[in-house]
Amino acid sequence: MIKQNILVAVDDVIFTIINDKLEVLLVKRWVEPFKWQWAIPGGFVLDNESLDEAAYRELKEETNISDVYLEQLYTFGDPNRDPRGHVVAVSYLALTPREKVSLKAGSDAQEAKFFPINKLPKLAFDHKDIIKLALERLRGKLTYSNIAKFLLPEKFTLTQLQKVYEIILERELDTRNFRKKIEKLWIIEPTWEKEVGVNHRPALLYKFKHDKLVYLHEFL
Amino acid sequence: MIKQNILVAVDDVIFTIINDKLEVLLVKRWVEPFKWQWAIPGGFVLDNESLDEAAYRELKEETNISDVYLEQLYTFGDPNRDPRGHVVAVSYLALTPREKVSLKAGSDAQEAKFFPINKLPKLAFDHKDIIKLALERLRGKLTYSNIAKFLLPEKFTLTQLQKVYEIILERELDTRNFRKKIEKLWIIEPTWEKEVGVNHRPALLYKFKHDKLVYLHEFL
DNA sequence: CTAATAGTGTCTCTGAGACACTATCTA
DNA sequence: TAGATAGTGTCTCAGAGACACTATTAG
Repeated sequence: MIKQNILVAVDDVIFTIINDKLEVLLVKRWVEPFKWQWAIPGGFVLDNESLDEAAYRELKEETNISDVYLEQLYTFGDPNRDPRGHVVAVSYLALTPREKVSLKAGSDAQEAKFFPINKLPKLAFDHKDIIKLALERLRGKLTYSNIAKFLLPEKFTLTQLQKVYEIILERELDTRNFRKKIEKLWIIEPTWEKEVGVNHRPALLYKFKHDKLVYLHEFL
Repeated sequence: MIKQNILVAVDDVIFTIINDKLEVLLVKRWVEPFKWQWAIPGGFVLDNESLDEAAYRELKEETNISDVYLEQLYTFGDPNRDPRGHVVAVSYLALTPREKVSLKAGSDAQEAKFFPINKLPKLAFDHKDIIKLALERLRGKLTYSNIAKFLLPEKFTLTQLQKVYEIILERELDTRNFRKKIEKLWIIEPTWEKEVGVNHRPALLYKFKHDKLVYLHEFL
């Protein structure tokens, strides 16, 4: 076998929606390089784990998570992207509803925080590019898959669903047209339960029909 | 720095159109594992080259190529995909027009051959999955980008262009509707030259307006 | 009954797809 | 002039988007 001087890492772009904003999880680095700068969570792949497993492990090291969607994004392999040497980084997009994620109180007191995607601090490595790519992927899939599912609680109102689309696409949508379209796509169904504890007409709660990611043209 | 027992390789799915069929380049392996089986071209990344460079280098080792489109596809990292050990493979999609590719007479007499994608032999590793993925990517991009450019010569007729779409999508298209659509997309322009040497009405030759890949919604 | 949000239908315009004939060139 | 392929227009139908009012609940 040949000898190679390259390391393999994974990096996770973890998105969630908090207070009507799309936010991404960043951790403050406490080792060189880029010490004290913010970065997306990540780390080296273990010898006998798959890339998906590594991405999931890194995610759990930063957050207590009960449910998450993970998808490989792109692999960055420029020999100069890490000053320590040649590190190939396999990036992942992770989505989770706000309710199902909480940050770990790190034993090493590592700081981790969600930042709105339009108020990011200076980032280590090429992590700014990675987040940009993740956002583009998410925007793209929003229109031809049920990916919004992974940012919402099990049961949700149509208004909540529409809001997810508006936040990510960064434009307002017409309520009537939005509902017509969603209905035809046939990806959600009513639970016949109603919202409780609101001081106005309560909305019907819906849920997604499919647990995993599905592409919409399979339905049409 | 940590110590890792993982190697990084690149694999190229090289598509071209030959005799109205989409074909992929395969090489016969002459070393273990999978000795004497067909595989897509690939190899280990060098310490100081980027992944794109490695993909391009592997491609040139098999073919004399004057022009090629290269795009990263997906990274496969299951620890068991290679019996020799943990090899992370970054796969690439490569497209080239038939005229611009010729196979090298390998000094080590390595056999390399184009196979129609629906008549593939048994393949080494997970290369069947990689080719499947490459084909899906190509099909997808066909409808929302000018990717067909990279399978055609500089100047081409509308019939040739339509044929590329029909071959890859595996269905016949209506000539009038196809032309209306292409015209509106505004991605090709007539050269005002005509086809020569045909025994029927010669067609106008067109060329793509853009040299690199462009996505269509940027135009609408 | 007021405040607040849920929920719904119609019209217009544009794009997709079905479909058949005339034009131009070579031999 | 025969053979072969290039090149073109219309109609219908479906989906997208603009747009405003009524329904239901809590307090």
